Parts: sequence; structure tokens; C-alpha cells
Amino acid sequence: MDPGMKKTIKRERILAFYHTLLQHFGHQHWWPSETDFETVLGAILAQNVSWTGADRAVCSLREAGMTNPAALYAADHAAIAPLIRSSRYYNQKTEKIILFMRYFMIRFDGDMTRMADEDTRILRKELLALRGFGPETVDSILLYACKKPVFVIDAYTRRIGSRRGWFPETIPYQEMQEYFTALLPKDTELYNDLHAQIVALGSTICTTKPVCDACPVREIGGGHCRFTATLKEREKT
DNA sequence: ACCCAGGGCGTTG
DNA sequence: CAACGCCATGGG
Repeated sequence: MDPGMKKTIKRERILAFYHTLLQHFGHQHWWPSETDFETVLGAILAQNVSWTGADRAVCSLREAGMTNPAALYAADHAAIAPLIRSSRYYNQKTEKIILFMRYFMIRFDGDMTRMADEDTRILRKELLALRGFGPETVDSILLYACKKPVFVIDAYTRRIGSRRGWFPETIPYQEMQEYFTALLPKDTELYNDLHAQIVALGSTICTTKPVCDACPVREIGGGHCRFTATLKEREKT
């Protein structure tokens, strides 16, 4: 079989997976925020924490009038940190916000439209240079706040994709990203909802029950859940 | 009383 | 490069 055909098959496999998820969960309408600037804050605050904790932190900032770039830029560590406690690692995240705001005001005058107009590659490189901004956070900002066709990888994508045999679990971030971008059409809306669907699935599959019988999406999840994976890890040792 | 969330960074072997 | 430790809240 020629390579072009194999590629087509892989593409159809991903798209079929997406449509299954879409049918089950419905369109996710990400990112869940009121403005693109809030999306940036959300991307920082959502690092390694449940969305409820991150969202509560965004709401606290909003209620304090700090989802306005100028107001947030004027705030210092002591003013920000208490508002985002629910997002975990709040001191580090406060520094990340302060760091981003300095960059954002100087580089784009606090204007999300200007930022979104910048070249994707340049923007990605500049954001990655900020301490505390790794590939997932940066790509989330590029896709969800700036509407760039950049596919976002996260722990769920790694877990689910490897379990479905798409790539080894140890594959580096960039290679995993290339797996998707090489196969899928360069479509911001598809990247947006596919990642959102993967998170919807990843955060739904059972975590506390040893048996997946109760799992509402075990067929989609490929018969695996996080708990059984944890058990397997324990059996090794 | 555990376990673990929509990471990223610094340090060790 | 892998395997950790660190950050340090909150819900199940």
C-alpha cells in the first residue's frame, strides 16, 4: 500500500473518532471565557489543575475588575495572588501573569487584536521564551485566544492517543503535534473542537472505579480508564 | 486519608 | 534523556 493511502486511513481514523465524540458530547464551544484576554489568563491558570479551580480564579479576577489588561498590568503580586488561590501554585502563576502582562503591554499595547495579527511562528517563539510558558500553554493561547490553526497537545491527548495505538506514550510533544497537523486539514475550528472533545472524554472516563462498566463512554475510550492504567503501573512495581 | 487535576522548571544520575 | 522534587488548592 502506498504511503498516501496509509495517511488517508489515519486521517479518517482521527476524524471518525472526532465525530463519535461530537455526537456523544455535543459541540464544546471552547474556550469557555468572556473575552480572548480572559482566555489567555485561563490558559495560564488552568495549568495542572481542574477547570473548576481555574475558572473560579478567572471569575475572582473578573469581579476585581482585573480582566481588563490595563488594570491587571497595574496590579502587583500582593493584589493578584489572593484572587487566584483556587488555581493552585498561585504564587508561581501570579508571576506568570505579571510576566505576560509586561510583554503584552510593551509588545502589543494590551491589544489582543494586535497580538492575534502577529505571525504565528514569531508569536509562538516569543511566548515560549517567557518563564512558565511551555508548549501546551502557548499553543492554547495561540489556538483559543488568537484563533491560530495550532493543534494543542495535553496529557489527555497523550493518554488517549497512545491507548488507541496512534503513537507511543513516550513520544515528545512536538512529534505528537506533528502527528495531528500532518494528517488533519489546517482548520482552526477543527483543532479547537477536537482538543476540547479530547478533554471532555479524558475528564469523563472513570477515575475512582476499578471496573469501567459504569463509565458512560468506555466504548469511546477504548476500554481503558485512568484507574486501570494506574493499577497496571502498580503491578509493575 | 488518600488520589489527582486541561504544566513547567530546576536538579540529579 | 529519564526520573524525580517542587509548587501548594480543592473535589471526589
